[in-house]
Amino acid sequence: MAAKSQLPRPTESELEILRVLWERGPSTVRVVHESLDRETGYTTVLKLMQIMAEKGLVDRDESERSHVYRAREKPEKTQRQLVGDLMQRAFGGSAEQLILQALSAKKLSAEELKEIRKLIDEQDPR
Amino acid sequence: MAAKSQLPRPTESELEILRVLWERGPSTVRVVHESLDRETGYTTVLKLMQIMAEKGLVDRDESERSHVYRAREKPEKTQRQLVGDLMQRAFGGSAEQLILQALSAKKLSAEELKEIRKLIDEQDPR
DNA sequence: TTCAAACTACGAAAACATTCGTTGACAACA
DNA sequence: TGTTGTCAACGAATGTTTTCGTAGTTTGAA
Repeated sequence: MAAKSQLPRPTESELEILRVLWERGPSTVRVVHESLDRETGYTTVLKLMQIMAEKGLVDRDESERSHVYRAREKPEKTQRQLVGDLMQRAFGGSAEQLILQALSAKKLSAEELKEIRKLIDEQDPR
Repeated sequence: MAAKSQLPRPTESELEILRVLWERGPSTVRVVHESLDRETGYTTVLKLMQIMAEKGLVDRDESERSHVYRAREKPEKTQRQLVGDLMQRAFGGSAEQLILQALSAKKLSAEELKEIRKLIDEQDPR
């Protein structure tokens, strides 16, 4: 049995589409098009989604006249891929440095910081 | 006086070059070319660095025959920009979610986790 | 002085990503 | 049965990024 091959990293536009599919669930091109903030033509979105289907980023259900697309991977997996990729490319693989810059890129509430502490404690239950 | 305009986000290849400049300090094209892992032609690297100079990502000292390039921004600033950008595009602006996926993308040592706890405590000195 | 090596500059090709016009199929309905 | 609206397919144009060949300049060594 072939090893599960890693899907390609989605491009910027593809990620926007994936975010809609994650949020709304399996959707037609029309729905995705209407959900995007960006003002872009319908056929543009259609074309992108066709390409995404070729790449395996989405699955397409053609049983209805309006094809229904759904994201192949869960958001967590793709997000992990993207973060891991940036960690490698911009931080030489250092999660610590990446997190440091994430913390300084955005001011967090005490509540959020508490949540993050919890995440860390889960990793390392002293 | 004009507001300090934000430099464009470096592309993938540009980031590789910036990483060399950050590590080795101001350098000639030759040095950067030799420091890159990638097997790519000398003129390719030259061209990229010329483009980066046009964009303002690097400064160029032409006083010597071999021009010397140096990164315009400190690594921290560019890294913060990149992380902030990904946070927006992939996590809808949630630092918490980004950090969660960063933690799961890479297994960290107890020592590293301790460092991260310290970072968080600095943000929120309970 | 001549030659080779080490450079920059430049243009164009190649590769990748995004955008959209046009066509043709089907379906709803007047 | 037209006519209109909705859809997929497709090709082509445009834009961006990466790659490299070629030409011309400077430098230093023979």
